[in-house]
Amino acid sequence: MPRANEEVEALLNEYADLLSITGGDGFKVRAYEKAARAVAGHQEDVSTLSAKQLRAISGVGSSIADKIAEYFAHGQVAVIEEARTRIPAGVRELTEIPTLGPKKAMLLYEQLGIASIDQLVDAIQHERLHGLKGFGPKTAENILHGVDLLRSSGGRVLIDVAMELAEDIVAQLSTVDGVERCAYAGSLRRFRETIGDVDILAAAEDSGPVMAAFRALDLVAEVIASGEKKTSIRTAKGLQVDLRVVPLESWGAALQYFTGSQAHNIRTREMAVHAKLKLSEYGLFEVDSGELIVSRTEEEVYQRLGLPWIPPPLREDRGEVEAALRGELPDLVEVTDLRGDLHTHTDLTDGIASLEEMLEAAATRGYRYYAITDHAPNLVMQRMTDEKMLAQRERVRELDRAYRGMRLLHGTELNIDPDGEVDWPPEFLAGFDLCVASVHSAFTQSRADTTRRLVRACENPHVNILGHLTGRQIGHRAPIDADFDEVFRACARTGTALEVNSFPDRLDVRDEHILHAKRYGVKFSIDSDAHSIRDLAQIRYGVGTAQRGWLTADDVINTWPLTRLRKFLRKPSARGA
DNA sequence: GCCGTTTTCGGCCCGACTGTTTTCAGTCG
Repeated sequence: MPRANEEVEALLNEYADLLSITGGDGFKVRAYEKAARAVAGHQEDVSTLSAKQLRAISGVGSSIADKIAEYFAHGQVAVIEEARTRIPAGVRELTEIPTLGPKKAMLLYEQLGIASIDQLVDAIQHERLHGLKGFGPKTAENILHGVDLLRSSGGRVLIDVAMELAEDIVAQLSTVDGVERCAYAGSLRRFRETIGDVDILAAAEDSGPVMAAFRALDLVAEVIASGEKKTSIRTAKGLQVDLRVVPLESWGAALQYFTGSQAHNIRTREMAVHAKLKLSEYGLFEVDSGELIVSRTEEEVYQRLGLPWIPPPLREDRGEVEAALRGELPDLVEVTDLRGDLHTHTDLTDGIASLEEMLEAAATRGYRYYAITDHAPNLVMQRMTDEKMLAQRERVRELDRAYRGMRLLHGTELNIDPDGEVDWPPEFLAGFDLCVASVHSAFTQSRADTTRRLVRACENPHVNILGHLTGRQIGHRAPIDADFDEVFRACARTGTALEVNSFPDRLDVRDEHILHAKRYGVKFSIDSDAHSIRDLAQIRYGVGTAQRGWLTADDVINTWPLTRLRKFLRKPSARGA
């Protein structure tokens, strides 16, 4: 997303928070939140748009358009500055505490002058909340607990952690008597890169036994809430898991509802309202008669709203409803479309499995081709040499004759140095079937230098794929700063594919970059970057990320037949050389 | 504050659970 759009998104969300804290009209609050989402999802840089062009964005009217224009003209917005002076930043911070929302935060500030989490904790410990309306002993306890959670975890976990937990829970609950269906939903089903809590849905006539089984799971550290229809628990690692139980007749509507996103659900429910229907997790109902229309499958629910079934990774209110109405939903790439993996390692460098072991595991996955791409010598710690690389190539050629049905490609993962140069001279690079090139150091260069560095790598006639473009490690290392539009244009111009790296702490490039790059005509390679046999299976997270970026099989070079792939790997700039 | 094959005014998605309540507000998703 353009940086300006990100700034405006944050500004509008902040103002929405400030309005809700001051008790402003809830619909007005939602209008600002909706506008924030609309700006974030808008492809053009909003700082370059006139007020009239801004108003053309759905959800942005004249008032918000004027505020955005004011922001870019003066660096601030008067009414937002004014709201900031009335509500200290610490009061907004209070609403980050679970169970403490805008109303309670404002009451604490008005009655007791509390304007930070520290002050709130201090007030509770000194029993200064006594007699404050709505703050009984249980509320105080919940707030302290919420502060602990906030300080310890920050909340979200990587997708593989959540996925393994969810699959374990679904497997266990599926065996409970009376459970007719069980599945995970929520952001996990949409393949978001990090997960705040896990949503599990079960279908059963009597919810009692499955709720009891859920509370009794070994992984439960704390039961947060438990009722007839919904139970929430927290695991020892601090991850919240919600279980909802519905009758089987409601399965489709419930799955649609609990998959979200919230913004997508608002869109679908609005469509229902316009059709004189009411959509809830229990089904699609006729408003006048209250009669149930459909709810058994998601397909039925969407169909009755006049839509085709929308794949979960698209359900972010990023234009999927409009595309569905036009009949232009993309036919998303699937794991089964992949014919091979183009970025993998062995124990010749930092992998932990041998070449033979990795190939055996790859063949089991049914791949038609497979590339070995160990590190090149400039990552000195990997101790690569020309001789070792050539010996590996010879071994790969031998094994290639032995494997029926899976062709082996010999490649390497080059290191893009701060100037955009890579490890070997052109003559040596020409001997590889393909080259991935990635940034492994100097992550804090200036934006201009980084951009030049990446464009230069694209222009190298032997570089076929840019590996983990931004270098980010979720929760640990920030992405490099570059003019990515410039890089995407260079990728498209030079025939360099952009990697979707499937490692759960990378997922690099991410969904928003994919959406942008695709518009420039960039092609992608979904790779495992496997360093072990187990890592090969992580490719499903890369595929999920690619789906969130609206990619079809045709956008992804490792779904192509080998002949088409080989043609792509011979870059225009290398032909005839 | 936004928006319009019902509308330029009057709507705006819907339900579960908790805590502090004598019937419901606040929070969450």
